[in-house]
Amino acid sequence: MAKRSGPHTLNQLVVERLMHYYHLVADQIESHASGHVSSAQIAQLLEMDDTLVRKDLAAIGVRGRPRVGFSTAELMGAIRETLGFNERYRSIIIGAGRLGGAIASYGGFGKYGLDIVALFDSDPARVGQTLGGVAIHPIESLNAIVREHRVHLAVLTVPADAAQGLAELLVGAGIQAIWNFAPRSLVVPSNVFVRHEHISVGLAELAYYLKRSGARP
Amino acid sequence: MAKRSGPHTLNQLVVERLMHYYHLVADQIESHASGHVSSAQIAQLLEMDDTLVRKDLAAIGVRGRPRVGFSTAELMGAIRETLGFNERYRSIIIGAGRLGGAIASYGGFGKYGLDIVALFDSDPARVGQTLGGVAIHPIESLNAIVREHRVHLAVLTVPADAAQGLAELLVGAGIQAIWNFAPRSLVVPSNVFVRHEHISVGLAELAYYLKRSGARP
DNA sequence: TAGATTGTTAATCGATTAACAATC
DNA sequence: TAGATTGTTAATCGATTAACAATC
Repeated sequence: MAKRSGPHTLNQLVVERLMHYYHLVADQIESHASGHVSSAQIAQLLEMDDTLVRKDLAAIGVRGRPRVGFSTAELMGAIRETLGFNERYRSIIIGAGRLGGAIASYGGFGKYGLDIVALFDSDPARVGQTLGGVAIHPIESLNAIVREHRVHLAVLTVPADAAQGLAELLVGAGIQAIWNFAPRSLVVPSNVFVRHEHISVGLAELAYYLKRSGARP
Repeated sequence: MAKRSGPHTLNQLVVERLMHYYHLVADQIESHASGHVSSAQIAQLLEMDDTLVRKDLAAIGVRGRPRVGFSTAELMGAIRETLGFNERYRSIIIGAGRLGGAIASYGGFGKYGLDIVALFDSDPARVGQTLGGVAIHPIESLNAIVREHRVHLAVLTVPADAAQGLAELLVGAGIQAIWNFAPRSLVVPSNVFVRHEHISVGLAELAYYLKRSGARP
């Protein structure tokens, strides 16, 4: 039943590397280049093996030219298309605190296909205000707004204790994917996709580094 | 030259899994338990193989008892000790915007050994204010405060364009580790440890899921 | 005791890297 | 052309899982 040609499913490691290639080429290479980049250039900057770069690009159908490399435009276009950046997906942010506000006002997610259409907060004092140009609504309006805007994704930026309850409201409202910034695991039906940003895992790595490096506490 | 006993260096995957065990046992198991947890319990909740849990715990010197499992207190203590949560490391936050403010006022990092001693911002209107009980200083005070408090870690929460320049100031001030939330790679000397939180990599995974799931944009 | 669970070695699996012919 | 670089197969490496004796 699998399709014969084209990538069928990329694993998470490949998706992450593609995103790194995309950033790298967008930020550091495209501007001052001949319009082409070699796998060795990318590999050196990302401290990886060039064969792996070629394999990843082959997996999404990007063909290079011997002695020339890969077209940066084609490479970026293929990554955008593969990862879905050319679609428009609508999202809401649950929790209009500092973190929710930071995400709402960042403005950098639009280029990855994400439109933020509403914020929600349980604090009546915040309802009616705007953050980053996005209006703050009461939780009671969740179902109506999700239906009206056909929202795909919810960004969860609430305290740990509130996370599971709100996740259940989101599932009830028909949300298909949750980007969870709350430091708490969520239990949701298997048809709902959850990406949990474990910020404190990064802190663990730093603490471990400091301890091992002999930093004097 | 390597020490004979005890873990010498854990790789990043192990460190991350240890943090997941720690969270799981702290949040979901310790409270309603006999004081013990089996590798199979942990493995089931984290959707992994129980052998791997035992191997990770063995690597940090935690011994279990057949038919009983692992002492939750001993397990958590060993993880805390291994990852350095029992030390006190001092940090500063560069960028007192919404994200920096969210981190300063979160208050949940103290239990991992991290004390936030100062915020910095280039906006004179913010200097002198406090966020989460932490005072905001001008960048000019960086060297003095780093020296005075013997700061180990800097959390970088500034716009992409400002990140590299500030990273260089941090290196100059003697910072040993940078937790980078700016969406830009940093170039620093090899003796400075950088953990880059690539938030948009998470977005890439979500966008790819939505595209593949057939969500109508 | 019987049997649940650990601890550890061996086997497997999957991801990365090496090798090298093809190509422009 | 010569040679830099791709594309791809084979080899390697490291992480995970299976197997199972030890143990409480």
